[in-house]
Amino acid sequence: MEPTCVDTSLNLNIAPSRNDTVVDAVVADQVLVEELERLSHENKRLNEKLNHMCDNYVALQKHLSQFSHTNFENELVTQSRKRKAESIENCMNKFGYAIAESSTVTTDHHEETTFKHNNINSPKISKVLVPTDASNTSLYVRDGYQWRKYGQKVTRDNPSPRAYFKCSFAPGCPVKKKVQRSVEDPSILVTTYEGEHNHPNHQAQIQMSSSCSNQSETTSSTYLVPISSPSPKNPSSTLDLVTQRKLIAIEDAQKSSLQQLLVQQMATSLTRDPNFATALATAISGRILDFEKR
DNA sequence: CGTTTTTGACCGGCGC
DNA sequence: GCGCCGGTCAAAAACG
Repeated sequence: MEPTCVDTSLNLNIAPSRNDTVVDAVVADQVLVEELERLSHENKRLNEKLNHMCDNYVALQKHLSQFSHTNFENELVTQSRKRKAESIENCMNKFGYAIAESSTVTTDHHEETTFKHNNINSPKISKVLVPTDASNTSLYVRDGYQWRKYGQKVTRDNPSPRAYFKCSFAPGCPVKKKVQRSVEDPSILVTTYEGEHNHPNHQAQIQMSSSCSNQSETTSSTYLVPISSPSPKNPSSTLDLVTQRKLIAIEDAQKSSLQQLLVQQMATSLTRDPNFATALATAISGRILDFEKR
């Protein structure tokens, strides 16, 4: 990104005068110009550094999302195996162990290859934990999209019902979501999204445009973390929640840095726009004239 | 009256 | 082949 440089050529090169104070002013002006140029170079250098860091950050973010996706895919792959070993798992859970979940936060080369194999032509699946009031029995999660409920089932591994939703915002949108209260922490709604929307998030866009600083509501509906502290009885759950919190922290950092980049870009484009400069100059001169008239 | 929700029925995959 | 289970369908009910 280009640095936002302020034009220092303010037509201050007043013709040499016999008056010494004018000469002093010109010298001081030159010193100031030099200082500004130095700062401008420093700004440019820092911007380059920042860009480099941003690039690295984006690359890391990519790796992280791929890593998370890998873990979740593996969880799905092992579901059939989980059923088979369910009796053992139930037994283990009584003693505070979790088999399948613990495997979701570890990875090795075998798992990566499994993911690559299973990822071919598979729809995009993401899992989101949404904190709600445990006493609230509704399975509705506000995420900016419009959903139509088409089914509800009580599954074997969880006494609370699972609700099935289809995206009804756009006709033909293939995205589905499943919402079910977590068996470990009833205050958390586990939302599973399948597929990708073929339309923008209208509600989120409205919220974005109305307020850039108040992101919590918009983003929280997309990737929320549970507010309640994880149960010490479930180490696997603790690990999951910690991972989720880390993801949120990274995402927030990304958003704030993105915002800064956007602001910088806007400032750059505005200062480069001759029309804007003219309009600004006109406005300022108008103000000055108004002030002088009083 | 159109849209959304509810809920029982149905279907297909999987394990035995 | 049978039963179990998760996912989906579709008719009826509810809602605005």
